[in-house]
This record gives sequence, C-alpha cells and structure tokens, in this order.
Amino acid sequence: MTQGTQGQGSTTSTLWDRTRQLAAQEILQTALRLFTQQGYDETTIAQIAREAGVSQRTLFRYFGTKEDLIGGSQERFVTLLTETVREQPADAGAWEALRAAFKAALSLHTGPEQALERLRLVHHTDSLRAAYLGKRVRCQEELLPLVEARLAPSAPVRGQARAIVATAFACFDAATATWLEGNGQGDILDLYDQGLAAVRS
Amino acid sequence: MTQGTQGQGSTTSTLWDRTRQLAAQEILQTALRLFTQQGYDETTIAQIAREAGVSQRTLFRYFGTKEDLIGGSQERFVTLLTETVREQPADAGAWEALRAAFKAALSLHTGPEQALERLRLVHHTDSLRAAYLGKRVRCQEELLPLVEARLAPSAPVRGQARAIVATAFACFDAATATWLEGNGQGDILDLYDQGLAAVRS
DNA sequence: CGTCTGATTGGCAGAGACTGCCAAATCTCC
DNA sequence: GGAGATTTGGCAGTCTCTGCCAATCAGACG
Repeated sequence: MTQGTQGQGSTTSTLWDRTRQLAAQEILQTALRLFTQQGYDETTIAQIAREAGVSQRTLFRYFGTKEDLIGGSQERFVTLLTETVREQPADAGAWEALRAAFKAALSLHTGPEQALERLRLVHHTDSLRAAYLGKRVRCQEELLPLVEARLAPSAPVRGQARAIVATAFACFDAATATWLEGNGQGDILDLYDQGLAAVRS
Repeated sequence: MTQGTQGQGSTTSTLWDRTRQLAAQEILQTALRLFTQQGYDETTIAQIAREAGVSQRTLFRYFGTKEDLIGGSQERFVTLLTETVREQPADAGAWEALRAAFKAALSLHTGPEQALERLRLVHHTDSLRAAYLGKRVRCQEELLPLVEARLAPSAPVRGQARAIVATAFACFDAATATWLEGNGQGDILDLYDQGLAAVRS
C-alpha cells in the first residue's frame, strides 16, 4: 500500500484515508461475495476477516456490526431520502414528495442485477430483514416532520402524517417484494404507483 | 408429550403439563418484571433464570430466544389475526376483513395499563422492535392469500393484495405509535380509522 | 412396592458476535 | 531521522444460544 510520498491527489486528504477506504471496500466485497455464495448465517466474521486480510478487531472497527456489512449502505439511502423530500418545491404535496424521494433512492442501485441479488439476500435472511425494517422505521420518523409540513393545514388529524409516511413505505416495500417475486420484471416505481393506486382507489 | 392415559379433562391433561405451564408463566413474569425495571438490554438471561429458579438451559427450552420472552405472545396474535380474517363473511371486502382482524387482536390486551407498558418496551428497544417487525412481515405473508380472495375479481393488479395488506398494517402501526405518543389517550382502532381515512382520502 | 421406561432438567463445553484493553506497527509532521 | 498521533492486532472476556450427557422425576407394569 504505501504509494510513497506522492502528492496530494485531487480529492482530499492524505492518501491514507484512501487506503482506508480501499480496505473498507475490500472487506465489503469479500463479505458480499461470501454472503451470496454460502448464505449470511453460514458466513462467520472470522472467515470474512481472514479472506479480506484484516483482523476481526479492525473489521469491527470499520463496520460496527455484521448486519452493517449489508445495511451500512442504507445510510446513504436514508440521507438521500430525507434530502430529496426537503428539496421538493414548496407546493408539492406529501405524496408527491415521497414519490420523488423513492425515485431518487432507486437511482442509487448500480444495476438491476446487483439490486436483485442484494435485495434477495436481505429479504430471505430473517435477521437482515429485521435489521432493515428497524432502520426503515427510524427513517420514517426522520421524515415525519418534513411530511407534516406538506399537509393541507385545514384539517389537522392526529397521526395523519405518520399514517401517510407509513403507507408510502409499506407500498414501497410491497412493490419491492412484488418485483422480487417476479425476478426483477418491470419497474419498482411503476409497481409502487400501482399499489398505491389500488390502496387509494 | 404423549398425552398419556388421556385425560378427559377438558383443557387440562396430565397435571404435569400444568406444572410446565406454571413454570413458563413464572419465567415470563420474572422476565417482564426485570425488563420493565432495568431495560431489555440490561437484563441478562442468567439473571432471569436465577430469579425464576430455573437453569439457563431450561429457560432456552421453554423460550427459544430472549426476544421470544416478549414476542412469544405474538404467536397468539398472529393466529387470531389470520383466523379472524378467514372467518369473515364471504361478502366482506379486504379492508373490512382486515379491520375486523385488528379489532379482534386488540381485544387480546388485558388492559390499557399493561398494553402501554408492553408496547412502550417494544417500541423503545431497537432489537425488540426489529424482531417484532420481522414477525409482522411473516404475518402479512400469511394473510396475503386470504386477502387476495376478497378483492374485486374485475381488475387483477399485480401486487395489489400485498400493497393493501402492507398499508393496513402500516396504518395499524402508525395508530399504535400515535396512541403511544399520547400516553394511551383515545382508542387505537379509532386512530387506525382516522389514519386510513387520511390515506385514502 | 420395586423396577423400568420415557421425558425433563441441569451442567458443561463450545460457537459466534461484539467490546475493552494494551502493545506493536504505521503514518504525519517537524 | 525522530517525536507524536493514529491505527492495527491480539487477547481476554461478556452474552446469547446450541449440542451433549448424566441425573432426576412422573407414571406404567409386574
């Protein structure tokens, strides 16, 4: 590693953080490969660390949890979601804003191939699915005030915003599950629209 | 368990299973008491076993998981839900059937006091909330075919049933959260109706 | 009543995730 | 090249959970 002294690259700091990021990615790729090869529960931290060439201790320093090896990327997901909602024009309604956020979030997927593989893994592993749902709930709570500000001020119903946000996410999940069931056939956002339309008919 | 010579008794059976059930309840009460006293994560299995007067090994034989000490009662919840949906009159729509199921499930709570305490515990402990959500998803999947049979056969939209079930549960969760936020003020089913109305407006 | 069978329990060892602690290696800056 | 800061690795330990085996206990049979 040590590329010598070398200059200051374009982006930022110290050529050292770059090594760190490389190591992190190495760990991540190894983990993902093993997870898809032999299953999440059947893969031990020790094995990942060994094959990635780091100690267990450092692996836990990079990713605090085994679940974070998959769900860690959901961090970006969450921030993108909230920021997209926040950036929507002021006259956009709650449903519109949420839909735009989902659309933006879906663009994070590098390709349908990898998305299918990753989503399948999460959906078929109980512990991963549970962890994902937990983070999702926290994300909903973050979104709550932003959505509340976009409701018609005429009728302030108790728990209205919460119901709307929860419903949007539920339909998004349903769309993902349906998409997964059909092996990636169609577009998730279309399925979301259809599901929501069926609900609000 | 060999029913042995059978009993005849209505519910009881061998006087021995009764002891078992007693032990199980003893464990459960101890666990719940400790959880509410000092928190879920701060309570160890060893402590529960010690104070309940059993070995760790038997505790794990009764309840396979630490989470099951709380979520185990959700089993009844799930079965009641599915059976209530199944028992609804044939002409009841999907929304009606789901609402009836939630109403029936809510009647399981012994009182608002205990319900509040229990729900608060689950909602405020990350691991418990995640486990609860995981079981909830499985429950949704069980309900899926039952609800699908109650949809208007005219327009078979892909993923329609899944979106509806997910939405119903989402609104139920939102209602529970709102109810919890208001310290048990009002009726959960009313909040559910209001939330769903806000969504389907 | 003694014994025998089958189920339950308890203790022990161990796997696996995760955390604190301390020494060694490494990078940065002078 | 050396001082200081950061990172890494290894070790020990906690906690949940599982497999294994001996000890125990309720009931059945002679």
